Amino acid sequence: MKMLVRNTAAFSSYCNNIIRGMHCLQSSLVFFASSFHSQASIIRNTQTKTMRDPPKFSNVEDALNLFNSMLQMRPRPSIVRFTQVLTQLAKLEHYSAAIKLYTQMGPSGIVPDGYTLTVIMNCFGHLNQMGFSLSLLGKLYKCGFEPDITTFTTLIKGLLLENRAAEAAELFRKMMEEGCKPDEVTFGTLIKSCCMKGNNRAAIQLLRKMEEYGHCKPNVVVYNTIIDSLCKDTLVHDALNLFSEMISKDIAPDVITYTSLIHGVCTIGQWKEATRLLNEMVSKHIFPDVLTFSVLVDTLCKEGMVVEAESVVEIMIQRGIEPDMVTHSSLMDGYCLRGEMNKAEKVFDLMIRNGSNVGVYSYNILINGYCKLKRIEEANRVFQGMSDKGLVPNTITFNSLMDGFCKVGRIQDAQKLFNKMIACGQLPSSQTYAVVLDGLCKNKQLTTAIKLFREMESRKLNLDIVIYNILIEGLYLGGEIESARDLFYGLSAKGFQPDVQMYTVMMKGLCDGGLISEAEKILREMEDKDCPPDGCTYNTIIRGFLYNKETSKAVGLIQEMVNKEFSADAWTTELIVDLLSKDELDPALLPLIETK
DNA sequence: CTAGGGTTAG
Repeated sequence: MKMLVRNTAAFSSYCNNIIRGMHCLQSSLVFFASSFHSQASIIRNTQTKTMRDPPKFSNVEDALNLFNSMLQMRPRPSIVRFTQVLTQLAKLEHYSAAIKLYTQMGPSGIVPDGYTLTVIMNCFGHLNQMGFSLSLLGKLYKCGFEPDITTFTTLIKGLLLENRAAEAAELFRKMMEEGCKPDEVTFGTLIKSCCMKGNNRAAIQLLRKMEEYGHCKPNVVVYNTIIDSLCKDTLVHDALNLFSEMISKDIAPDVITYTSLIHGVCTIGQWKEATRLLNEMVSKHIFPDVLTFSVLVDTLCKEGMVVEAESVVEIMIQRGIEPDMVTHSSLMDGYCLRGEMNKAEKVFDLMIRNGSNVGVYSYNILINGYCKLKRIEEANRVFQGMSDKGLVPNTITFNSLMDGFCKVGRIQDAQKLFNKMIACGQLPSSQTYAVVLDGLCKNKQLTTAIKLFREMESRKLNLDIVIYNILIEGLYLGGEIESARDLFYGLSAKGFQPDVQMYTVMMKGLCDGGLISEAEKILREMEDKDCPPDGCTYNTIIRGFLYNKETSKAVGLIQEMVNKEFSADAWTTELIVDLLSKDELDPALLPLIETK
């Protein structure tokens, strides 16, 4: 018992350290609030010079109105003005609207130039409609223009976005043939594409290529792209190395570099490092902006520190940085995670009252919040509210809601939603199938689950390892040990390599079925297959052995687990303490389960 | 006047 108390004490001290670290991060934010007040005036100064610049608008309607009034003007404004409107629309990501206006230009007698065509190619690219984009290249030639490096880069980006790497390479070759040399942006585009595919190595290789190529040098954007990608893959250490590298090469980091790094260190819980980076950026007169602050708000919220997050929002307002939809959505999610749905709703109402964009994202957070609390009726109410607002629920909306219905055992309602989702034209993702399959398995509808699985197989859907994990767990749950084993052993023939989770599910199932030696065999197989067991695996198999009275084997594994610096979780510890109290276990075991 | 980098939900 004493050990348990000590465990708890160690855990609590660990938590306190985290919270202290977070407070440290937050208090240095309070410090920023009082020390830097110059930024708002800087922003205002940069905005005054733009009299002849393209008119700015923040919504499609304004753009359409402006465009139409330009059509009425006599004489007509130059093509440059029209292109500027299209550019703005593209920047606001209203690609379809830009394309629509473009199609109105011809009939109105406005002749697009090479710039116009490039903007529209970019729009088609973002909409994954490269067919149209490439046909505009034909039109560009026909009109007597020459594609330049921007045109080529735009097209290459679009092709890569559609995973048409071979054609992108072909175009690159053609570009070189025509004497167009890739520049920083071209490299940046290629590097970004590598990062999006999760290939950081290739991205870094391209960075090195860029250095030896000599025509252009790596700049802050390419470094930012790779640093951010590394951070997202929690390779924060590598990211920080690249960061040092760019500084040693006199490439000045900017607010984006720091935001990525701060996000990276926050996701691995290094609050002190986050604080250090924040201090460092401010000392270089690089000030956190709305995205940086949103990262901090989100981090605090995910740690359950919503009150502190609220005060960060106060700080940003004081500094003249308006929290946006993302900031507020993070806050809402923070309240949801704590089950404080009233407060989440309050933020939501505030957003609506302030007239800020309340989007599908915000609704999804609220729906997910209610679903996780199994308050499915309220989730449904929010869901209904979406269509009243004219918002179209997306795949994530449906997945959350279906999962919610499954979790309260209303599998039929989940299936109805699945049909509705298809009817609404929303494509089910692999996660959608995972939700439904899991719901069926957990609700003891194994036959239907298997039917769905067969359907997925026959429809040649991309079955990922997660689906197999769910089904194997479901088969064990339904007592179909043989089928679970068959499925598992047949996986490699299907080209799947089991992951840690699947091995763990297998061991749990085998132990539950009393197949101890097979579970042990699979544990050893993990090492050979280069998929080493994690803490969860050890805890699972140790509990399995203990339940099966395989005490000596369990003890051996506890020793092995501790040697690998994993520790017993609460459940395993409880079981061990229970067995000790019944004198079914050697007390010599105790020091092993004590956390360091 | 055209192209590239950072934040939120399942």
